[in-house]
Formats: sequence, C-alpha cells, structure tokens
Amino acid sequence: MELQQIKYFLALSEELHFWKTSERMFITQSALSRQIKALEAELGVQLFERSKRTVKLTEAGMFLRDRWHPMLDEINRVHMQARKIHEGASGFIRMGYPGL
Amino acid sequence: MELQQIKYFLALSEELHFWKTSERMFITQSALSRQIKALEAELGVQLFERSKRTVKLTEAGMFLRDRWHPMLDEINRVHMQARKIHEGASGFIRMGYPGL
DNA sequence: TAAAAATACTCCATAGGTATTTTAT
DNA sequence: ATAAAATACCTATGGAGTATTTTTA
Repeated sequence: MELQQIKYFLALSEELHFWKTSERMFITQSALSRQIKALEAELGVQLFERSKRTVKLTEAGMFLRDRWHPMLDEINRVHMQARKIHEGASGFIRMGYPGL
Repeated sequence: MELQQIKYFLALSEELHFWKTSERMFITQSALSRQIKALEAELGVQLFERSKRTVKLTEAGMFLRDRWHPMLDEINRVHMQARKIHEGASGFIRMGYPGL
C-alpha cells in the first residue's frame, strides 16, 4: 500500500469516474484502473462497485475515504512543519558562519 | 514520499545504525542508505546527522519520528477496520444466498 | 586498521503508456 | 453504436543487490 495509490483512490472516490480521474491525476485510465485494482488486492478490501457503466464506493470504500482523507492532509501539514524546522536549523548554522 | 520509506526511517530512528536497521528491514545497508537519502531529498529536510561513525536524528528528524509513528499505527488500525467491514459485507451477501 | 556509511554498477520488478477488448446502455 | 472499464503487451524508471570506496575513531 503506497501513498500514491491512496491519492489515486481519494481522487476516484470524488469523481467516481475512471477517465476523469485519470486526467486529473495525469495518468491514463488504464494505469489508474490497475492501481486501484492492486490496492484492493493488497488491502483485501473491495473499494468500488463497478457495474460497467457506473462506479460507486462500497461501504468499506466510504470508510477508507473518510479516514484517509484527513490523514493525507495531516501528512502534508507535518511535512511543512518539518521543513520549517529544517530551515530554521540550517538558517541558524548559516548565521554562525557569516560570510560563507 | 512513500510509506515504505517512512517505515525505513522509523526503524532507523530507533536503531540509529544503518547495518542493524537494514537487517531488521530485510534489505541491504546500501539500499537503506539510498532510500533514506531519497526521502531526505524529496522532503527537502535532513533527517539524520552522519558523522561517519555515528548516526543521530536532527531536530526535524525527531519531529517527524514523533508524528509519523502514530500515523502509521493509525493506518494499520484503519486497514484492519476496513477489512472487517469488507468481510461483514461479503458475509452478508453470502447469507443472502444460502447454499452457494 | 576496523567499523560503518556512501557510491558505482548492474539487474529486475513494476508503474505507466498504447492499443485493444469487453460490457452495459 | 457508444461510453466506460478492464486487459494484453511493451517500455522505462527506480528499487534492490554486490562489490568497492571513503572516512574517522
């Protein structure tokens, strides 16, 4: 299970349309289809019900959408905070060596 | 940034030793070194200070360790819950077709 | 000089693209 | 007939292994 797959899943869970989602995620419909399938296989959880003309979330899919979405936001927030700490730290080092 | 890299990072943040960590994660020291480097590059954040004989966490590294660790636990918990929902749902379907 | 991390090179697994097939309307 | 998802096939990127180099204690 990789973050990229979760991002694909969240996008598809909003669009509920493989083609539109693949465009939005800058991959092909084919690649998206396979990634979603791989995610479902690895989780052992069916995420969508495809009736060949419509795509909708399963109950487990809705559950994961509701949990994963805020988690990815949190990952981004934490990343940004870590950058600030890093920049603060390296800024401090630079201040210690004026002129370099 | 991928979950596998975060797992490598968390393991290394506990061991503070590339060789021991690589053994524990079932990869080579070389692969671990590159993955940590790739993670640092992608985040734009230095995670460890290597003084060629010792490895220690930077301030940003400590921050990320403290945030990411519970997040990965949460991901696992959510996964397990989703499996239960899936099994419940498919179990229910089976109950609707007794004999199949 | 010994222990530990980084690097150069190689190989392979897999993510992604193109083209095609299948299916429901 | 058309729109949409799945699949077969191919390519290329990058993750991992082996061997080697670099570094400092």
